[in-house]
Amino acid sequence: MLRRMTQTAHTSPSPSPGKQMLSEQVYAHLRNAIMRGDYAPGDALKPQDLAKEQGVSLAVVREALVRVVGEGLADRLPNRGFAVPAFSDRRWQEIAEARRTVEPVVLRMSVERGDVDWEARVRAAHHRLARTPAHMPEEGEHYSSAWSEAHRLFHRTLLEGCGNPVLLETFDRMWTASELARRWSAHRNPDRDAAGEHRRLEEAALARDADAAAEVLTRHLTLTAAALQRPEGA
Amino acid sequence: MLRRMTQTAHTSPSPSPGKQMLSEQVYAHLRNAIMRGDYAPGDALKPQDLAKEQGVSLAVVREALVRVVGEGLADRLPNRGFAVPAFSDRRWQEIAEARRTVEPVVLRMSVERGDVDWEARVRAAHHRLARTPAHMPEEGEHYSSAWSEAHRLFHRTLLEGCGNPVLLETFDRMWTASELARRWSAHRNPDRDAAGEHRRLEEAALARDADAAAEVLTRHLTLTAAALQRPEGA
DNA sequence: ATAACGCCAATAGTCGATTATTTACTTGAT
DNA sequence: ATCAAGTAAATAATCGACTATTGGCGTTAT
Repeated sequence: MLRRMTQTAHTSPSPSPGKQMLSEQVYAHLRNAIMRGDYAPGDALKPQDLAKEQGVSLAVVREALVRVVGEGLADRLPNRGFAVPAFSDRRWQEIAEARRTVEPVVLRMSVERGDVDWEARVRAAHHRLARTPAHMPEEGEHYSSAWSEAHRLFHRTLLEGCGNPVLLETFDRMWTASELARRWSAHRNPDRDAAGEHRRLEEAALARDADAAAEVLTRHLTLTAAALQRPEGA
Repeated sequence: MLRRMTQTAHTSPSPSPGKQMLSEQVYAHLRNAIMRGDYAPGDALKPQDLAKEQGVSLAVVREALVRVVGEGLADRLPNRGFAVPAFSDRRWQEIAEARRTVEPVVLRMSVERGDVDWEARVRAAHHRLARTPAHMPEEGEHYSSAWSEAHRLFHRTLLEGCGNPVLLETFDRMWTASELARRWSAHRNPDRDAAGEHRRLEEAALARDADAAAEVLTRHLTLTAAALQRPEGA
């Protein structure tokens, strides 16, 4: 009998439901829910309820919550549990400024170092972004999740030429914070020509014009920040 | 019966053992232990043992470990537990490069924006750094913890003028990673005039010479990276 | 009406057991 | 003897119930 199946024998031909750790799944679920805007800012994230909803124990939920807090996607109030963070306009501007400060520099590095594979990926990412509809009728006033992901991937790919995982991780964190904040202060600006900006970004990058690329990105980020800023003060 | 002790009555004459959350203490302890180099890179961080050592339950230890992993101070291998990360030379260089990329830009911003209070804090931080001995006979070949902290605070204070918490948080993360990596690849370079570099940094900052400050910082970081890089390749 | 008292709900932390993997180790066939 | 299937011990992950604290809130005397 040659039943050689020292490892994954799994009668699982279908979507292996239990592959990774449970906490991982719960974490991912929670993360998505928050990013998707399922909760209102300030909402309490009760371990009890979440555990029941997901059919897992408290320990698992707590682990997921702790990770989420570490990522800045939730606040933790000592002895008062977890909650969805309430982003202020000020907070949003800080994040936007941080992006304006860091991303152009990384983009410059990326344009100078990126290889042919990188160029190809940039083209691919831009193509996908350009072909993805930004809004879906069913998804309310927000951007479609498909477009959001394509958008993120385009921006990330642009920077990936830098080849430095630490910088990319920094980008990831800022992007996440940025998207979360955007969710709650989104005043859509119709005058915005996002597609055009992205196209110019791709062009400058592929033309290996680091200065132009950085310049365009800075403007892009500035416009984004301005568009989302509350019309005026008090 | 007037047992009024709505709040901290504490018969605690001694070091109030329980003030904040337990997990917080355990987290801090673990963090320090790793940063201090109590464990060798690659060492397993067994929840069981840690729980026993600290006299707390598994749940608390796990929470602390998860947070530590989130900060990059430990690795998590699925089903194989937690472990102290083993930094490679490559990893170290990536961190160093990220710092060279981000910090000078932030410093420039800081120098342009910092107010008088910031100037005062920079002076104070530099003074403390300059007066703190870098090495303590008892603390082996490593820098004294007092100096390390003064060093961190000096660099951080320099950047605090930017007034952007997001950027400062980025600095914090990179600094932490940097220090951890340094711990394991530290070849002390005797030729290094760290004190002088710090002095020039302070001077440029207080002179409000953003270009010079950024320049000096870049050189400072480059030298640090070079000093810690393994002498040569294979 | 104000302030202290005390109840209530929810979170933080503790225990001990159960399941699932990993890793180490033993044993059997070639 | 060598390699590998097979078994056993070890550890991680998860669970569910229980205890201890904490902050909020309503109630009651002054």
